Amino acid sequence: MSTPATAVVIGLSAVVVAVRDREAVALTVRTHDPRTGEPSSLLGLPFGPFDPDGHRTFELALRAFVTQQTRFELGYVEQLYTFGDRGRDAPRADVGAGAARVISVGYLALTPQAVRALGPDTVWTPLTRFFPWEDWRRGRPALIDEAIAPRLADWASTDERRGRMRLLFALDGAPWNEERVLERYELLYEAGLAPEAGRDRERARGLAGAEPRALSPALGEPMLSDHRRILATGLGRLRGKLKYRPVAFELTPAEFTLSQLQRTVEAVAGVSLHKQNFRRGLERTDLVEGLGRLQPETGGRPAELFRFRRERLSAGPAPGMALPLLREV
Amino acid sequence: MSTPATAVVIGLSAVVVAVRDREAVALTVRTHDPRTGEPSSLLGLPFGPFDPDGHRTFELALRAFVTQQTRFELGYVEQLYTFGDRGRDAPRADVGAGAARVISVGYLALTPQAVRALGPDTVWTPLTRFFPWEDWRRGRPALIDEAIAPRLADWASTDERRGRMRLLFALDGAPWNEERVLERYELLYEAGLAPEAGRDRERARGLAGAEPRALSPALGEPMLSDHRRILATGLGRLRGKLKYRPVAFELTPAEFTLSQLQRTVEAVAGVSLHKQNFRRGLERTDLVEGLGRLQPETGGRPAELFRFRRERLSAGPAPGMALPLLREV
DNA sequence: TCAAAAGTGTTATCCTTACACCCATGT
DNA sequence: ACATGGGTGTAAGGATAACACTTTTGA
Repeated sequence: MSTPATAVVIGLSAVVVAVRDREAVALTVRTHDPRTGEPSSLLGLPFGPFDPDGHRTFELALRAFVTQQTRFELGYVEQLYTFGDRGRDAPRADVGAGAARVISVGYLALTPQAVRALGPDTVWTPLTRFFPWEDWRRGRPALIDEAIAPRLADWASTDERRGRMRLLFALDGAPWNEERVLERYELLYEAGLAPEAGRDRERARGLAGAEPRALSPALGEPMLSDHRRILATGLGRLRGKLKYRPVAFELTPAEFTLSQLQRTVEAVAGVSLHKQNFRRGLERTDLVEGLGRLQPETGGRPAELFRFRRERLSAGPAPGMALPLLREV
Repeated sequence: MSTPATAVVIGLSAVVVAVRDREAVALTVRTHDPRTGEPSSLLGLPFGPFDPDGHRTFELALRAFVTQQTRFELGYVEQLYTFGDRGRDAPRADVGAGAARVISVGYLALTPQAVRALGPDTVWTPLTRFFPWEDWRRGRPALIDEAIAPRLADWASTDERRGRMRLLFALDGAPWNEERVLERYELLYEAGLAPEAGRDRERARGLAGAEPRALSPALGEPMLSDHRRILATGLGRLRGKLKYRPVAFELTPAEFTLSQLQRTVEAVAGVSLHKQNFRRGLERTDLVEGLGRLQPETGGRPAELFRFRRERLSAGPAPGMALPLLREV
């Protein structure tokens, strides 16, 4: 019998997104140190190993263990990306005879209801805690000019780096592109401004499983393993997809007002939209149907209730939302 | 020592696309039966196992073994999807002590030059051989109404199935959507019209490694393992990406005429485009620069040579091509 | 001189963006 | 009555889609 050198373990991670109040939140899990049993300070994504004997497909496996881990049933699910870089993965797990390399397959899941029975240690966490520079709804975040730009200054030693930095963080006049969440996170990681980078470096030097050192003040809360990277991938994908597929309706209840829908889209996209142009765009798509009933609880004039014409999904390739930006204040 | 039940093996597959003459072609490998050494009648994609000890990232691994297997160096590369369904994968490989489940990570690669030194058993194959219904440049393929529609007739026993069939294959008046390559292939697979489906079923019944039975006449040439599925994923992704990222230039030489560029886009998208509107769209993007020099070898009036302004990639999020359809003939 | 391919003008229509204004309810 | 959010009209500018036509070469 030959000795299999290093085994491969496939880890499945889920970015489960909902909108609560006016915030995009993700399902997160508080972890416990496997040695001491102490709760870790780091949050992680719902995560589980793929069992090549038991699981017929990745998606079924993912649904099963997210439900088991968080008592939460997934609705819309799509595969994001498979991460395999050495040094960015979870610490090598011990499996059977020896160490294993962990490959993570990330999934994006959407749900209209953030509030449901959750398992212990499962919490909804606002995405702004992990990516505070991604919310432009109340204008340009001060963090960018006050913390990010200055601390990137000495990393930005070449034209190429200065160019990327300018473009991704909308410095001196460059336009903000809300979709490039992953690239922004990766730039910060590369520049050493994500605590995960220091941790990964230390692990590479042999300090097994070191927790991230606090850089003061951290640019966004770090997560376990490569989960913040997967989360960034998910948010970026979702922001992009909003524009060309009707995924926003996976985040809203069955009946909603147009303002509610707009606020949901704004929470995810992290930008403010022009009310009337948003509505005109919606109308053009013919994705939505007025119900003739009103919702009185608005604080002002009652709003008409609408529903998503889900039947149109089977009737052709349905488009997404127009994102008519509101002029910067 | 615990007995690891079934091991996991990661396979990397590459969809390497180029345009030659006026046809989209993919790099394929002629395989030999591992038992008899006989050449198989089936083509496969360049494919190799991922080595968790040797390979730092998937992409590096992919580049390495494609070069080694085909003597071909990849340029543009992106990850497509990770396939893990049981029953659709390669037959369980024998690895070390026992059987292993094969997970395939598919990649898309683009190259401007189809003609280069290739390894033995490596050939460029036109995509229309695998997907003859995907080329609408000379109008609606007769195959659809003459072979596909009638042979789907008794599979289409429900409204849902009839609807999908109508939509995906543009039956009675539905518009053709060139991007949905994978869904079309999967529909044919589901309906049993892809020889791979019969093979997978037989394997499930225990007839190990059976080759696909000839259904007369086959709807597109089958491929090894799940490679036609990966190829369909790649072509669909590429057709979509053409429209919002400047990937067409990864398929053209450094200098090209606008007609050459248009023919390249047409070959990939499988549709004919309106010349002037295509050019106007290009002009708007500012992605291309006239060189003032002419190419005399056109068979008619000489055409101006252009180049892709690649520097614009670092200067912002560059758009793709407009695909102004030529009215159906 | 004619075929073949390159390259241009022009229009109706639709979509986007940007303005400013009115409506219905609760306090 | 007034604050709060819901909901509408209109017009300029740009993009698209559909016309048909001129130009320059090689055979």
